[in-house]
Amino acid sequence: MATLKDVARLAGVNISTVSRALAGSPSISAATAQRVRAAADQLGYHPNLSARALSGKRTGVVALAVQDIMSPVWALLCGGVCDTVAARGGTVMLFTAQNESDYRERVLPALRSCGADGAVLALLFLDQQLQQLTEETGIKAVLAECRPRAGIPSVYADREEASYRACRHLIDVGCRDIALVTAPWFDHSYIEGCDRAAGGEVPHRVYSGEPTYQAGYQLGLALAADGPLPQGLVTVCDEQALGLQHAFLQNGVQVPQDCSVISLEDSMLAVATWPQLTAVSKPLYRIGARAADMLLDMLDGKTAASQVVHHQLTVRQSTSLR
Amino acid sequence: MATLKDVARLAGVNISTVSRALAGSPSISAATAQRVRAAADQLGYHPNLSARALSGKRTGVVALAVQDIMSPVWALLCGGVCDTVAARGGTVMLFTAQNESDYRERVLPALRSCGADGAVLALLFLDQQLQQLTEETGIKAVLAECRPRAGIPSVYADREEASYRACRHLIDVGCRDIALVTAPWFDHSYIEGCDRAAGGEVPHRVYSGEPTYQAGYQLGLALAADGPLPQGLVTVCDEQALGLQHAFLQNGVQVPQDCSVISLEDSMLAVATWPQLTAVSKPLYRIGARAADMLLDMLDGKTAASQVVHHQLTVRQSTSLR
DNA sequence: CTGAAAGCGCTTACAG
DNA sequence: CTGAAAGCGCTTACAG
Repeated sequence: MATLKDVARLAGVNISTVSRALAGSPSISAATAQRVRAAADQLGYHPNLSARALSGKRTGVVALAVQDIMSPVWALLCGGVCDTVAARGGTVMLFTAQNESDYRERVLPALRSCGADGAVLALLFLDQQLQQLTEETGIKAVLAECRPRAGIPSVYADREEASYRACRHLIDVGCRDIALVTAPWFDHSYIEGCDRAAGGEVPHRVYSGEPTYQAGYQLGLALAADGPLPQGLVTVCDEQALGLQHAFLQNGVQVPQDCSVISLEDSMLAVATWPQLTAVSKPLYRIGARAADMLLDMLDGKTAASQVVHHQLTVRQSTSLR
Repeated sequence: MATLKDVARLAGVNISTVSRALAGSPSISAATAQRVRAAADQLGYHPNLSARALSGKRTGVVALAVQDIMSPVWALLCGGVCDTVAARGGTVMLFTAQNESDYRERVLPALRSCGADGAVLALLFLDQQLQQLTEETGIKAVLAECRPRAGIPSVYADREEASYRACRHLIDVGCRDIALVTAPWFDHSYIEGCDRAAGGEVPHRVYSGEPTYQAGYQLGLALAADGPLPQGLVTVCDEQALGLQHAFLQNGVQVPQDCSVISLEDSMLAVATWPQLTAVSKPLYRIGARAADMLLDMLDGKTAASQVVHHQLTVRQSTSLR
C-alpha cells in the first residue's frame, strides 16, 4: 500500500505538494503536477480513506440504512443507491436496522462514527430518532420511500396516486364496476385514490384482504362462486393477484375477458405468472437513485427539496379493453 | 461527537488511560475503569472508526462485494452476511462490481483503502485478480458461492449435489422416467448429478432450455402435445418450472398427478405459484452467514478451511407419490 | 509555487 | 497502574 510519503519520495517533492497535486490544486505547477501523477500511477497509489476522513475531508462513503435487503423491494432501492453512488465515484456502507431500538443502539452510533459523508435512510419506523441523527451529529441525510420528517428531505412515491392510476386504467379499458383489494388498517390512501378515480360515476367497492397469496385465492374462490364479479380488480400486491388468478383459472373465470386484474406492486412475480400482470409500480430503483443524487448534491453544497416520484403503469396481459 | 479527550477530561485521567479502560485492558484499576466507563456513557462516546483504522486496529467493518444486490439470489446472500456481521458487532461496507474491469478499476482500490478488516467476495467472474487482492494488499478475504481459488477459502454449494438430490427425490416418489431441463452450455454438473441419481436404472434424458419462463412454457407445450411426458421433471430454475406448469395447466396435463415437477431454485416464485413448487435449493442466506463467520474467525486468528454447504429439499405440491 | 508543521482521534510501546 | 509521546496517512493554514 503506497502512501503519500512514497509518492513524494519518488517524485522528489514534499508530501503536501503531492496532496495538493492529486487534489488538483491550481497552485501547483503543471510540471510537478505531471510528475506527481506519474509517480502515483507508477506506485498504484490510492488515498487511505480513513486518514482522509480523519482530517475532515470527504471520503466518498455514503451510509445506506434499510430495513431488509433480502426483500426485493428494498433490494431495488439499494441497487439505485449503489449504482448512483458508484457512478459518482463513491462507495456505500450498508446498515440494516430491523426496528427502532436496533437502530438506536447499534446503527446510529455506527452511522456517526463510520466516516461516511452522509446517509440515505430507508427506515419506515423512524420518527423521533431522526432529530438525533441530524441535530446531534450533524450528519447530512435524506430519506427514501417515506414522507419527509424532522426537516429531512425525502424522495418518495405517493400511494394515493398509485391506486388512482390503477383504477383509472381499469376505467379507461372499459370497466364500469371496479373493486380494490386492501385492508382498512393499511394506508388509507389506497381507498382515497380509488374514490378519486371513480369520481362518483363508476361503482366501486373495497374487499378486505391481507397482502398474501392465500387472501387473494380465497377472495377469488368466493367471487367465482357467488359473485358479484367486478369487471376490474386492483390488488395491493402481486401475491394477492396471483392467488386471485389461480382461483379464477380453476373455476373458469377468464382473466382479462371476464375480469381485468391490476396489481400495485410489480415484482418478478408479475412477469412470471400467466397471464402476466398489468401493474402500477413504485419506481424503487429510481427512488434510490434520486435519493443518492440528492444527498450527494447536498454534500456539494446545493440545496435540496423533497421529491415525489411518480408511479409507472406497465400494461401486460391481465387487463384488456372490453 | 465526544472524543477520547472529552471523556478523559471528564474522568480526570489521560486519554491513554481512557483508551485502555474502554478496551478492557487488565492493567487498569477497577475504580478508574468504572469511572471512565461512566464518563463515556454520560457523554455518549463512540470511537471514531477512521481513527481506529488509521492506528492499525480493527474497525469491525467487513467489505462485501457482490455482482448485483437487486437479484433476490445475491440479496439473500447479502442478508446472511449483514446479519452475521451485525450480530458480531460489526458493519458491512457494500460494493457492487458488474465485471472484471469494474472490479479492477473501481472496487479493488476502494477495497484496500476503505479501512475494512476483511472482505467477503461473491463475484463469480473473479479469478486472476484475486491474487492481487490478497497478496498485494494483504487483505483477508473469503469467497462465497464459488469454488475456492487462488488459495482463498470459500463457502459454496455443490451443483452436482443439487441435481442429484432433485432426481433422487423424483425417483423416491416413484418416477420411473425422469428428465432434466438445462442447457449443455451451463454447468455440466447438473447432468452429472442426474446421471448419478438415475444410476443406470431409471431412464433419464436432458432437454435443452434457457433458464426462462418462455423456454419452460414452450417445452411444456411440446410435451403436452407430442410427448413423451416424463413422470418427473427437474428444472434448473423456478421460471422454467412456472412456464411448464402453465403450459400443462392449459393443456390438461396435471401436476403432480401426470408429471411431478421440481426446481433447482427456490425463489419467491416457488411459493406463489399453483401448485406450489417442490424445490432443491442452495441455502444462500446460510452461505452468506457462514462466509461472514469464517472471515471473522480468520480475523480472530483462527484458521479456516473451505466449506461445502448442502442443499435443502423443500417438498411442496408439485411432486407426489405415484 | 513549495515546504515544514500542526492537527484529525485513536493505539501502544516506553517510562515511571 | 498511569502518563507523555510517537505514529497511523492525510489536509491545510502559515511561511517563504
